[in-house]
Amino acid sequence: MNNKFRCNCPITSALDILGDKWTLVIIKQILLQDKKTFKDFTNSEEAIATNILTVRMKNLVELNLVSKSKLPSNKKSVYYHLTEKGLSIAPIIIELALWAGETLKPLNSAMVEPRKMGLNQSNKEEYINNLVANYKEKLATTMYIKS
Amino acid sequence: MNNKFRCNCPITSALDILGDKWTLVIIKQILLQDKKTFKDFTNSEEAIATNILTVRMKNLVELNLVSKSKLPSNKKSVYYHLTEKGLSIAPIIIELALWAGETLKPLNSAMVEPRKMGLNQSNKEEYINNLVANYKEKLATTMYIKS
DNA sequence: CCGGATCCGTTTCGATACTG
DNA sequence: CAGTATCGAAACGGATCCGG
Repeated sequence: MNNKFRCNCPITSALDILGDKWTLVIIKQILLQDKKTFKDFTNSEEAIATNILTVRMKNLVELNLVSKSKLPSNKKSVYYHLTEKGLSIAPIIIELALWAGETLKPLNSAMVEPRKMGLNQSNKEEYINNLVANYKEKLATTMYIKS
Repeated sequence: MNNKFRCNCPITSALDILGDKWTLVIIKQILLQDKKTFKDFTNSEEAIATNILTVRMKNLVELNLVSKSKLPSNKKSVYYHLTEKGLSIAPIIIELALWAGETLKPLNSAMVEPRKMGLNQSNKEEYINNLVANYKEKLATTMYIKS
């Protein structure tokens, strides 16, 4: 485990992990858009290239933010899901959503727009708690084969 | 103004602006570490290269997240400071700090470690409010020449 | 088909030397 | 001190191929 952190600042180190073009987009897709399989991600509106996705997923699994499993119903697909550690990124995603909602107003025509999600400054704590609880609930009631 | 956003998802668009290796590090340095001048940033522990810094700062100024001024006391230095819009990124920075504090514990030996900052989950709202208020106060009492 | 690997051209990054 | 210029290194990304 070589240290690939720029320096010993925690925020900077967090950005060494999360601060690239795709990592947080992938986590957003899992958390808010119900994406699960390799194909879900490559077919998303962001259209991540397969080679990039492979590398990012590998990193996320190594960091224990995402875990890989298989669904018994569909043995050909891989089921990517967030770990507890991955779920702890939810507040960052929500703050990004709120910031975009306030600052990038002109382009708020999308599905994951805060208002359409029922998200705003005053309910964000509760929103995050529900989001995480719902995700855990969904995971707990999903049959999958750990790999 | 060409649209350089990947898609119409606000979160993804936010990441098109903030989701690179340096942008949020720079904002962190201004907000939490009192960095102001070109030299402050290149001399930081992150040691950003001068060419990269130039491009990032240009973007941040164009996006109106950062503003460039000069200090009358030191006319050779450029004084970079956050705009109102730039200050609205504070909650994202704080969530990154908290996430790193919890998830990257092994390397929490740095200055900007949440505990040393007196930051924790239960006081984060207040912490952000104080941080922003203090920054504004400092800016309001600083003599500088708008450019 | 699905998940992923490989290939390869293009873009971006980044260390350093240099300039006004 | 605040940037530019240069140039090699790394990352991105489209197309295509491959194994199960």
